[in-house]
Amino acid sequence: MANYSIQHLSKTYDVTPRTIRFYEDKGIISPTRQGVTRVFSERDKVRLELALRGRRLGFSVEEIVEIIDMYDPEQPGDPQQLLYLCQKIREHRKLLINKINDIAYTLNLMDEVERKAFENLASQQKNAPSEISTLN
Amino acid sequence: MANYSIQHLSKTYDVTPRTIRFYEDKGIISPTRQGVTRVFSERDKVRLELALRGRRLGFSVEEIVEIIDMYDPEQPGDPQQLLYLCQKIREHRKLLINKINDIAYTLNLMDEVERKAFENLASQQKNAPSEISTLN
DNA sequence: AGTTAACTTTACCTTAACGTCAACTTTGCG
DNA sequence: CGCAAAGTTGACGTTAAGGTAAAGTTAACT
Repeated sequence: MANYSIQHLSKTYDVTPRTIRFYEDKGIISPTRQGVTRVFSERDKVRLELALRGRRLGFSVEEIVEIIDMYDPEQPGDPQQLLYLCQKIREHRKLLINKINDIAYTLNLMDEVERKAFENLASQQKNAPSEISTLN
Repeated sequence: MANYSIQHLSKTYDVTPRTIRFYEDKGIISPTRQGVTRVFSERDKVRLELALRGRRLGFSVEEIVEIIDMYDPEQPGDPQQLLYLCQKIREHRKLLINKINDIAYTLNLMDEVERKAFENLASQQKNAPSEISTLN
């Protein structure tokens, strides 16, 4: 089982050690210690990845903790818990799909703005074939 | 041209008046005044929508301001500016596409977790056909 | 005219998510 | 051994994004 140093993870994911320690404090990762130095397991690495993904999507650390804990391989077999899990998944899925819609909308807007800019440029190109584009 | 009150916008988009005033302070919207009371134009409304979309996607107000100002219909015809605009659009598009990837990854993970949960439930259903599911 | 409700400004408060700094240990190495 | 580099804890600082409370103004009703 591969182990990782704080520096390694820090560089790999381009975050500061402080952020990693902060996430440990919040319970997202739980590195073991060699003496006093943190040692990160594969599981820690995966959970850090998940956390950063959540961060990029605009979730708070609190939400991230909830989500990650749910998706942990060590699920409790309790049917009550499993149903709750499925419920939560449906909620989160909705949130994510809403985000996709927001993104789609924004991408369309971008395309439109870009197209207009090109049109604008093209028409200007016509009117000023030389470098001198200012009339009068 | 329709005008809107702060209350109307507040209720329509489910944000507090404070947030709307805050966004005005940041230059996202610029309502006119009737006496001292804010009056919001269609343009303000659209820009507020854009801002909230950006917020849902995890952008900071600073980033939102930059983005919204770019997409404003009143583009400067200056070719220099237009090229800069297209450059910026490409950057933002990349960001958004990265977010889509993050979402896709997460949705896949969710599907997998859900599937496992169902399997888990199904197997338990087999072992305990009656309400008494605890053995011994 | 009086008062109630909505709106305003000003100003300070709060919370999340780290940054930064100081004061240690610990560890590798020349 | 000596010391520099990397790691640690603890504590306080900072910034963004609003919340909240006080004190005043305006509009609308009765």
